[in-house]
Amino acid sequence: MATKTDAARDEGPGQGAERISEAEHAVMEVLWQRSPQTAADVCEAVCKQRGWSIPTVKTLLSRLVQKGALETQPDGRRYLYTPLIARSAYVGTESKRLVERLFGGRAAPLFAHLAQAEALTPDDIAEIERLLREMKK
Amino acid sequence: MATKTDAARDEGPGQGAERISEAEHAVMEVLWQRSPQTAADVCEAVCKQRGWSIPTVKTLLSRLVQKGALETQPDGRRYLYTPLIARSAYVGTESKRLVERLFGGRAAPLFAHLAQAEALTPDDIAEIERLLREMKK
DNA sequence: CCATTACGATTACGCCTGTAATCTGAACGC
DNA sequence: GCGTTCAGATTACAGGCGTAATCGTAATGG
Repeated sequence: MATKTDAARDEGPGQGAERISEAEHAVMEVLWQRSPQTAADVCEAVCKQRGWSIPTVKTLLSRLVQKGALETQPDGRRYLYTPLIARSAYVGTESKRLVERLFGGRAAPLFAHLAQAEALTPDDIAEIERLLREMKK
Repeated sequence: MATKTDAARDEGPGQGAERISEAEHAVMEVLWQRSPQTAADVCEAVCKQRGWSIPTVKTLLSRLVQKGALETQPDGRRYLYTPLIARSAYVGTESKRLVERLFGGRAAPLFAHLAQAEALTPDDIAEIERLLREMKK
């Protein structure tokens, strides 16, 4: 029985760790798409888009390693970086955090809000209906 | 001292302004629930819960005023604070930001994720079905 | 071998955030 | 009137974040 106040450095495999910032998240996305990759590879994928230079990417990579979100594997004189936390875990944590903060933990109000804000495309709606039907089974 | 701090950016009326932090958001919630209120009132509502002291609340209130999220109205020697941005606008902005960042702007994947993570209660599901039926009309 | 590269590591630095303490001035009790 | 009190305003300060330059060092091309 794990006391939930165990906030030390325990890295259970799979789920989120230290709280990933926005810039860091951009780096994670690249590695979730393909891994392992070198710092240069990652930069290739995001530097243009975000206006970053290589040192920035390296800093973010280091911080992510420190936070336990990435793992390094030496490859000659450089590292290959691989995610240690799954994208789905991250996404789940973040989604839950938002629902918690803004909608009292209830998902329906979120949905209502999206609907009302016309943030739902017909495709979204169709897909959601499909998912609902599937859940019913 | 001409360090060219960013120029003041003008605020259109109604929607989100300067980016409200987590602690600031807690303060906003209190004022969204009832307003106007004094700093002491707000503290009454959150200080215990968050372990804050009055100065903390005042700092947050000031920052929110600076950010254009609150408005003050003098009442004797103190202020009454009132939200300038609507909760729905804030919630909309934040929701959209998340959907954008994590789900490529598509709401269906968010829903799928919540469903899969069992973050949807039967009530949620019923409510969502109701909303869907309503949208169809 | 040696100069150049190509890496990661270390350091930098200003802004934002969380969390307050202190200052200043007006109102109130006496 | 005058000190106490209670507001807001000002200042503080550490840690995180965004963004990077610089340092130290190992591999590499001659």
